[in-house]
Amino acid sequence: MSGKLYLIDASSYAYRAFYAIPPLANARGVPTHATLGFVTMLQKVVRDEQPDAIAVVWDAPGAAKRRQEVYADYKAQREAIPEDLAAQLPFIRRIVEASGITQVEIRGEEADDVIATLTHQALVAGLEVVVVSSDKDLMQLVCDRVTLLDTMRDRRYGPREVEERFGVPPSRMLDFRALTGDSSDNIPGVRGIGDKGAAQLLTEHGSLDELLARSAEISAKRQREALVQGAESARLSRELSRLREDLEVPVHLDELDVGEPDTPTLQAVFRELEFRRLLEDVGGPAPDAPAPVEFEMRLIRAPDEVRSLRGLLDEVSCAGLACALEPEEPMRGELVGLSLALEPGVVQHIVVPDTGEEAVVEELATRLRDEGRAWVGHDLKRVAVALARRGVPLGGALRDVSVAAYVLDPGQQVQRPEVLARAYLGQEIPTVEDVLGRGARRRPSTEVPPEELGRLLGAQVGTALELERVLVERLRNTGQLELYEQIEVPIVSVLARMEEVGVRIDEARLEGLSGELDRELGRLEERIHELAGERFNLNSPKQLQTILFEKMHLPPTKRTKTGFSTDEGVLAELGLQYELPREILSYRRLFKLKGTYVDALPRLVHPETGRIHCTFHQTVAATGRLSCSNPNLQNIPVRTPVGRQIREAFIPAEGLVLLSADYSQIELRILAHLSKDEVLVDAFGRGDDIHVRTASEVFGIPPGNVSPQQRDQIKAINFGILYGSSPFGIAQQLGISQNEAREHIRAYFARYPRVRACLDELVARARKTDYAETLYGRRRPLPDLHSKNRVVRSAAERMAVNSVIQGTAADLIKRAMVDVDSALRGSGTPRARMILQIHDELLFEVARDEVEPLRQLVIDRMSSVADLGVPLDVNVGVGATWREAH
DNA sequence: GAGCCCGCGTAC
DNA sequence: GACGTACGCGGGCTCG
Repeated sequence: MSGKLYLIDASSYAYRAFYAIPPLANARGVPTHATLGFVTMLQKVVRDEQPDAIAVVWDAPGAAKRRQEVYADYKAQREAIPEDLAAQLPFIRRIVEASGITQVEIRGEEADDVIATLTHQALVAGLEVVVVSSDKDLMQLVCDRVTLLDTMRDRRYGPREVEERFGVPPSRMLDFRALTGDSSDNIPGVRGIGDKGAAQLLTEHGSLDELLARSAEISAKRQREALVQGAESARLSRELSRLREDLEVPVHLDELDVGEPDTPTLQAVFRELEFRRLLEDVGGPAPDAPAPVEFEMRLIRAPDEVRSLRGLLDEVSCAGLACALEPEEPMRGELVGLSLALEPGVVQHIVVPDTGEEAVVEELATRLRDEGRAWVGHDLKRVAVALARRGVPLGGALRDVSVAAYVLDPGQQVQRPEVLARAYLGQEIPTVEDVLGRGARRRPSTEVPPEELGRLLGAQVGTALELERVLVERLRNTGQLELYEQIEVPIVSVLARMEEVGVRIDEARLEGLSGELDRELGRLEERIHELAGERFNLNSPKQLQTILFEKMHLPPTKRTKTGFSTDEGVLAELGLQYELPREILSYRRLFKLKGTYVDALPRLVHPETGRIHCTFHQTVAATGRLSCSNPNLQNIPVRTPVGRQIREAFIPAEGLVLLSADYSQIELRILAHLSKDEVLVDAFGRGDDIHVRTASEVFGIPPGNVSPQQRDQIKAINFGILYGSSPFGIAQQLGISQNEAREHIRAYFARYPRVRACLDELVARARKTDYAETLYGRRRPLPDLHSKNRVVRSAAERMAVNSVIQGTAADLIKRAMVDVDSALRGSGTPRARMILQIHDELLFEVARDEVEPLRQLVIDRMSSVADLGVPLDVNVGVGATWREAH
């Protein structure tokens, strides 16, 4: 081999660039100057030096550890890497990678040692080496075929230059550092010996060892004493400074050629960082940054100014609305700011700490309650809950921009205001992170100057009106305006009411249950440790793997990415033969229930209402379903005995009862409707047990002769169809062979050919349009239907089927909720409240004497929500706990 | 210590 | 590879 290898000391270079170059950031506030400095250096090296090979070498996390084992204070004075520098490292790495340059990093090792090792290997291979660094620790590597290039100072060090600068040849640099130390690495050296003294001593006496051996003979008293005192420190410092040349390096020198650049990635990163010149260098067009938003803002700081808003509001039928809460949760937060936009770009921002909350609530109450005015904004449910909690329910339509965007594309991530403003208006608005900061540095909104908070909220409400207009136009074009206006908009208010009402739980009961579970878990734990013959962390799947499959040699059956699976299926199978997995299964179930529900729920009880207020999410599930968090009340256990005990802790307010209403088999009914399969339609029309009836049809036996096992098998297939299960999946679930499962499925479709045709049709239609579409026009884009990868494509096909069915069910219950809510608000059941939705179930809290009217009202509204050609049966239960009602 | 992913488990 | 949609827990890893 021949040529020059360039080794770039990346971590130290990034540090130097960060401090040497004045701070710079892109429009989003991402700091960029270290990145710019690094890339400029890299390009200069590549362009001017024409390296034959090059590697960028990084410190690895934990790299100082090895030396710290020798000397605990090594690098002890190093401050944490500045956040603004850390934020730039991923960009630097991406750019280096996209430039076709190899990056080297060895776990637990510092870059200096990696560079020394690579240098050593290169010399053996006959290469010349240029180390690009400004760290003088690397001077010890310099020799006739190794130079050090300091691009920051534009200096190059060969042996001669090293000797000129330090007074000793490179071969003595290690000894030199042993004497002088290094304050930046906290290497002590010898107290009282500086650069000059070290150079002089080493020149006169040769090596450090010789020097120390003859330190008594040194004539200068101060130096002599310093050396005698500091001999140990010098030896320690030498060991700390000595670079290792024998590391295992994961790359070979052959692989360090400069590769082809990945131009699209470089363009994307440079565009993001707004490096115009670099972007043009790689052939990208100059970034046309969206215009920063402009709006007029008036800060309202006096109570009587709030009153003046009333008149302004009276003149409009629609206004932008946003609020700042601290903390953010609407059931807990104080009102910090309220912004209104009465026309696009004109914002009134109320500084609530100045005006007082009462001014807002009292002066604006009638206008906020007014049913005749629409409000436009982002996450208006949050605003509505916050105001409702203060006794001012928001009347009128809540035309939520995030919701509109979700209807247009439910696959997108959370619909953030700044993303929508940029995408639909080409306007740049500040983000919450811009104004409040991110992560640990995020400030409470109470500590943000009102002007800044106004700028944040103002930009959101100032653009919201225009944004909604654009989105509505799109919804009109896709035929989804009715879905938005008739279902999604009204349900925002319904959900707000449900969140504000909340649900009561029996804390004492859960505490009692927690104690019982503790005792049972203790017993199980003892037994498990006894069976395993050692104590281990039962909650660690990893440790469990070791115990089961390595120590006890049980047969593993299933793999995960990281090892052998210990999931329920595996443990259940092993449990047929062994006690240990059975006990672990019991332990895990109980522990899970305790941690997720029994112990978690009481902590979430609101201090003022004494109830639990979850948050419903309207823009999360890709199919159109709602989701729920903090806590998730849509997955409260129901099947197991302990699960049922948890449901018994959900109770109504004093003097009321719970009423649960759920759709019976709504998804299979939708399948019946879509397929128009006569047998299915007939079964539902007669009110048959659908699984028994189907089993009777498939197995060709009278319904009375269908065994429970046969019913279970057909039930699994019925559900499997909704989810697109394969014979493998069905077999897995039923514990039968794949062949048996395949035969059941074959028999099923033989009896229900129109179901087969319907499923195929759903996929075909989605493939044609690139989206799945529900009965009410809800769409889910599925570009993967055209994937060349069979696995990806099949998954998209299952989604195509499931999204239509699950999504239509979501449409139906949302419609029902809107109908029921409006009926409740105008009816003879003043003491009835809808409190939860669990996909096909609605839970109400109601006075005893209103149970019957509510039952009638709910059944009536839910079952008449659509005419599907099959009845929409609704089961209602009433009780003193959720368990009784369900 | 915060933030993230993984494996797992709960619901419909 | 194999059953769709969610949320959340504890472990464990990474990064700072």
